[in-house]
Amino acid sequence: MGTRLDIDLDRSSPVPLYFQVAEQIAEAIRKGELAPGARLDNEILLAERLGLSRPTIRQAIQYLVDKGLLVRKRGVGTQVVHGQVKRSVELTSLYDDLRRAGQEPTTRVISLQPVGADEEIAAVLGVAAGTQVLRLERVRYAGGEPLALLHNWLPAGLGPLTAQALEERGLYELLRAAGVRMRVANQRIGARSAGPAEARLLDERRGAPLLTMVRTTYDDQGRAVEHGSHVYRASHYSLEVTLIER
Amino acid sequence: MGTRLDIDLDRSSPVPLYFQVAEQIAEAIRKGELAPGARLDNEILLAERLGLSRPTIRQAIQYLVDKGLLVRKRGVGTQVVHGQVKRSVELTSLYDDLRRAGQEPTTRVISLQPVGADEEIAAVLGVAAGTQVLRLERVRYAGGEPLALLHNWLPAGLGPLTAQALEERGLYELLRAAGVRMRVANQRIGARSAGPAEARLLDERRGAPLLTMVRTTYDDQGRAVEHGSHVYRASHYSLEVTLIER
DNA sequence: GACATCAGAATGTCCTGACAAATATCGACC
DNA sequence: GGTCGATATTTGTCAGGACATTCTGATGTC
Repeated sequence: MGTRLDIDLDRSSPVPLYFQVAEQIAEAIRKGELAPGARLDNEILLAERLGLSRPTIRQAIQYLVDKGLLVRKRGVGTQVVHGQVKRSVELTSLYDDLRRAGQEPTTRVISLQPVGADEEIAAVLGVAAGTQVLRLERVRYAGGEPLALLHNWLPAGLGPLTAQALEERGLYELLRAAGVRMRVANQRIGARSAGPAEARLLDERRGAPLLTMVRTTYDDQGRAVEHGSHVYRASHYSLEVTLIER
Repeated sequence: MGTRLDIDLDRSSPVPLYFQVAEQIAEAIRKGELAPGARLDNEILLAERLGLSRPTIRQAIQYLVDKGLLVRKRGVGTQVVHGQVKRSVELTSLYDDLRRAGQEPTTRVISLQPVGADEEIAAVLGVAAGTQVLRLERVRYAGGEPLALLHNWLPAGLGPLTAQALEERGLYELLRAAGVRMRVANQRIGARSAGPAEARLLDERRGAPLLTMVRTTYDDQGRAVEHGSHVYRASHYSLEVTLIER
């Protein structure tokens, strides 16, 4: 037996019935009339009381489930969710994200070679200037279209990174396979216009807007394991994030 | 007429039929058999071809809509989405960030007025089209320089928002003071070139790269409390985030 | 070329109905 | 008190149906 709900339906309203039900349940939750953990009447009882069909009630409930306000369980019932759970943000790579999004990412390695670290790269990787680090330049394609130009610098010795492996798998996947435990990354997101060389590589016009991301990734010992500077075609790429209040 | 899909159904499988349909459509999208923008067969045709009911087909499609793979429009049809990728970071406001960074943020309110919500704004704010919402246009300065042009839409009645208050405090600060408990926001980050009007307001040249952020913020009851469309001078602004491995 | 109208296409909403599956409860038995 | 089977409860899945609403394209008129 759930908490008694007062729900008014206006069948002359353009607002769909399922939505009216959902909004009034949400309002009852907001006002505390439905406390966290409280059970709602079962679907059939709710439908009868409101003079609606069960699919309509289920649609209203599903809407609130999607919003994170309700949780349902077969044989048990529908319940008001206990408060929001705090989450940390997730460190992923473009390659992982593209695959998860159902786009076929492919990669062309432009160059992969050891170089002496200049002052800036040495600072972010935590090595002495002049130290040999690995410099990587790639173009990332999605659905056959160039999407991003990726420059990465990595300390030497992290694993056998070859051009072929990098064309078949994402960088982070290879690092993980080599035992690197990436834990945290700092990233700066910005925008600028494309220069001639990168415009050519990305099949864009000069001056086209590019979304830029510069990132330094650290392992579980706090050591920098990768520094990346990526540019994305703004016409083909945007970043969607979910922000959470701490 | 949509793209031809090959879908095999196994009615002896414990996997629900709607789920089998959804997974095979997702697979076709991932393999490129359904390209971004491709139209699916209409619901009734799909149902007939697969020997399923329309509600079952609709449930499969809704599942993929929720996953961000498909988009539907009444009278038009169902289409494969141009894919997006997601990452999570902390919810803050530009004003908060600038103050924390020691730059003196100031704000000029260009306009603040109630307007009838168009279809798009109504959809993101969860209100009926035509409902009065508050539309806000501001320029944000940092260190005396224009930095960002901010458009915001808010449901009516969230609190006494005046132009003067908005020039003295950040929007999120005012909303919090009014008792709005912002918890989650979805944000899309992109880039484009400046048009003439915004170039003028931002003291930029036409065509200069702008960092764009479109955000919808929800309170602890899952209600949309703000929709913002912001553009930032890329020459003066970048976003820094910390990413964490799960 | 602009505008209005209309028909067709497709999704959105709501309804009735039935059976399956997961979980909780209850009573019998040891 | 613990175990087990039966039963009740509730959601999950699927089917069929109808009407409403939105959008698009074609057509006609000016």
